[in-house]
Amino acid sequence: MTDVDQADRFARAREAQSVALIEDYVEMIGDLIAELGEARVADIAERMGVAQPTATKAVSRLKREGFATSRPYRGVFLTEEGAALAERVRARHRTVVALLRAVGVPEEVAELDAEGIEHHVSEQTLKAFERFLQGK
Amino acid sequence: MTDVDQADRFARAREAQSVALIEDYVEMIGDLIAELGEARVADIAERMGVAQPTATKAVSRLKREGFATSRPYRGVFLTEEGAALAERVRARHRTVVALLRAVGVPEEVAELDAEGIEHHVSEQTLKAFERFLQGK
DNA sequence: GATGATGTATAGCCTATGCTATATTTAAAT
DNA sequence: ATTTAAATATAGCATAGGCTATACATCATC
Repeated sequence: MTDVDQADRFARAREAQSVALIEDYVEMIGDLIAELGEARVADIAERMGVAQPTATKAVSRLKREGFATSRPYRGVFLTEEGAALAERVRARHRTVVALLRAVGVPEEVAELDAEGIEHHVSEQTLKAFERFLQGK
Repeated sequence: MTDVDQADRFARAREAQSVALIEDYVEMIGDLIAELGEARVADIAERMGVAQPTATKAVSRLKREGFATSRPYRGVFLTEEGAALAERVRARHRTVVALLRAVGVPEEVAELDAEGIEHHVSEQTLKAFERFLQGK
């Protein structure tokens, strides 16, 4: 492993982090729409455990990046791209939790840790997890 | 799972993130000291893949939080606490990589993903990983 | 249809991380 | 010993996420 490689790894981890919040919000908005028909900023804020203006700001970013749409004082909805991302994130989350459970992590802990881990699981690792789970 | 639980999970992931950079820098400084006898800011910056002032700022934070010491224009060293943290982080990294390899993740990818994943692996999950690896 | 409660947006602030440009110190070389 | 090169520090800026306080819309209720 050379220095450059290591720097690249950190850069990758930083990049993943910047995507993580987007993924969390998109998934949560997807959940709320599924449950309630729409996602209100107040509900998003409560579930994310942040203040309402923080959720508003996050929604602005989602809109700016093409994952969500909304009109002032109205609910938030996902674009096609946003809905697809939400589905990918949800599936990945399930797989990560299942993998953790499969190697002996208690359910409660698996859910907790998966929330942070999932954003750093690459496509290749995800595929490996799936193969491992099938092989069991 | 209630809303409060979910908000807590996100809060936990955010907290983990704030610790992640500290862990990365501390581990890297430990590596440099082991290899070169001291950790120079320029080396830290290069390996972390950031600009030199960014590394300087990070070192300031490490000092402020009691993990490192340094004098102006001189190398950076770890406190006892910093060295202990570095060792814990290094051990956890090894375990995470081993676990990924054990479930079929290719070596290269395992190293890449571990860099991000490791910061979100709790003590309990780490223990489960170790048990799983021993049982193989 | 006015009013009050609720929900959303905006303003302004803080901290953290990143950057570039530049000053300063140290160390090396002539 | 000076001068120059290299390393480090500092200044100043940007973005992102968090917060509180407050303004503004919407909606329900009377």
